[in-house]
Amino acid sequence: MLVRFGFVAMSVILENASPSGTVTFKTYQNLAERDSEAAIAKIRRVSRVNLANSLRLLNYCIAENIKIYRFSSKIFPLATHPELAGWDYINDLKAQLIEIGNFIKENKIRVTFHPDHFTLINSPREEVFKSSVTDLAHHCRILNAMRLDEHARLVIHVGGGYSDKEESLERFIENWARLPKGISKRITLENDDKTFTANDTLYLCEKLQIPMVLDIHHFRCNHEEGCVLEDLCPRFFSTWDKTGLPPKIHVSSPRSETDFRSHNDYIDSSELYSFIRMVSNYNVNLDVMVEAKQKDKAMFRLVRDLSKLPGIDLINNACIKVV
DNA sequence: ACCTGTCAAGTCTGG
DNA sequence: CCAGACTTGACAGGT
Repeated sequence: MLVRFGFVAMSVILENASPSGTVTFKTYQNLAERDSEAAIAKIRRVSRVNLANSLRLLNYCIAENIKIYRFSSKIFPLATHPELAGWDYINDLKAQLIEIGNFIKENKIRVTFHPDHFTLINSPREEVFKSSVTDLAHHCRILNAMRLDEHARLVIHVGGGYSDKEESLERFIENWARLPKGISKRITLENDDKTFTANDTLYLCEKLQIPMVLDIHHFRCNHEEGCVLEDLCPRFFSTWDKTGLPPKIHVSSPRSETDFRSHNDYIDSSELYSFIRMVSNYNVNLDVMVEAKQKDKAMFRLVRDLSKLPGIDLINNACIKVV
């Protein structure tokens, strides 16, 4: 079994390479009051830098044997803001997007986006659902412009509980049917740490044929009494059967006992180690997204720590083999 | 050079 | 019922 590792959006090692430069709405408005051209120009400039840095990060990934990467969702500042509806950011920066897409394809990098927690497919409020679709479409449009097929995915959560979990799960199913096919084919669903457990998420994934991203820290924070990971794994794996992609998990470690849900700087390898040992007889490969404050540095350390444990061979900086 | 408050977005909680 | 927490990196504006 091969286990590959990746990190989220930014590097703490590569300097001055943020892919998330921002222009706040307030800044935009202040500029636009005097000169609307200059305001758009600023957003365009920041977007260009964010794309250039994203490509730098991808180059760095390849230099370090990293094949898994999550893009920043903030590449295009204010892209989905109603005030900027007229800006065709995709066409504007097409050449850069194609260049990035080519690099990803040449180097077979598995890329994702993780639209943030304002994207809620199961919201009972129609305007929230609509803006969620806009946001999902925005992320898909970027991947389409990079000419990437549906191996490039979006990771989202089920959504809010709205004081009735069962009803909210069913509303997810209703609203799922309203998503354009071009969007739904890219989506993967992740269990969350407060409301929808891995079991809930699997219910939707199996019913709607959505690949599931298993977050093992979220599982620890939020699971049904008596529910063990071991029992869920075969179901989790089979959600990936038809995708041609290895199953994907997220790992993180709690900040502290009292602040359990927050991410720590680094990852404690022991939880992942037992998970890997547990699934090593399933004859699957695994892709692991490291979610830690120390980003790529935490990822390298985790791989190094794991490689010292029994039954683990180090392949390179970002890949181990379980024997 | 460094520190602090603020930022597009939604939901949940605690007062 | 409403204000603040949640979470996050980056920036604006202050010292």
